[in-house]
Amino acid sequence: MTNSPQISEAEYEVMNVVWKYEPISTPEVVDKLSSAEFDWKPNTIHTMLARLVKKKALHAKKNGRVFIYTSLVEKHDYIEQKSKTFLKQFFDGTLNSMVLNFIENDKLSNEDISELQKILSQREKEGGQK
Amino acid sequence: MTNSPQISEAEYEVMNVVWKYEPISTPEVVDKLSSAEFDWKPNTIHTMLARLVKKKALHAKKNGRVFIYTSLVEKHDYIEQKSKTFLKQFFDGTLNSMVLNFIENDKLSNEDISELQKILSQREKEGGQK
DNA sequence: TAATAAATACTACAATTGTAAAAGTAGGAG
DNA sequence: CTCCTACTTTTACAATTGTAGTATTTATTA
Repeated sequence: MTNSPQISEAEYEVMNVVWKYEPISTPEVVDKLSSAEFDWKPNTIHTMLARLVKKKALHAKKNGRVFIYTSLVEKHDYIEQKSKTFLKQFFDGTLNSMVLNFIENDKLSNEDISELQKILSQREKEGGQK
Repeated sequence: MTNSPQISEAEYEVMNVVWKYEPISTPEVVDKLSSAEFDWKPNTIHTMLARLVKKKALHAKKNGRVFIYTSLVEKHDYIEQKSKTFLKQFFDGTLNSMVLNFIENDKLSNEDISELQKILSQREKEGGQK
């Protein structure tokens, strides 16, 4: 029940870089994001890093003259929390409702469906319980 | 490809009332929301209705001295759009990734799983293609 | 050691959102 | 016909977000 802080959409992109490369310095983060599909000025990224630190989503430690960031929330936990919120808002809180909705609205191809069936039966063999 | 306007979380609750009871007047909306789990002042609801009209999520037509609202976006379309955005942000854009993630993290009970399997095989019989 | 370049820190600002108070208006009650 | 009440319209205001500019500090180089 790690209660993650709110992370905005743009901040989430920054988090993704940290999650992938941590520990990582400010210049490196700027670098990764600049070479990625984003088109943010370095200052914009600095602001987001600072906000994430303030929100305690990241930890910053000074090393020489640069900051080194490490994450304080796990990607996994964060996505889980977001998923829960999303499902609650739109699908009665259950993944099954969502799947059903997709099926009913023909949003899944036959391949998607057989893949899903494979995934499900796979897991059945292995066990694991919520 | 109805390109729905942005609707905030609180606004979405108002939309839900309209979707359910439309055509519906301001006082009725206030009434439904007050008797529901929400604790909003009438003025707050008025503000949200006005914003939804400005965003063109609702249409308002004056009838005597009250407004009667009807929706301009379909719930269905809206949820579809939100789902797409959500999946894109967190699960590579596919529902299958999401299901896989839930399975891997043991977020589904055995009942959930067999229900899902039922849903899938059901649809298989009926056909329908994306 | 002094200048420069790179980082950090501080400030800004409009849009959206949640939350509502205050002011204006018109229809129904008396 | 006038007043009150219920609606509508206008205004407010802080927090968050996207987006950055400006100012300050500091390590490195000349």
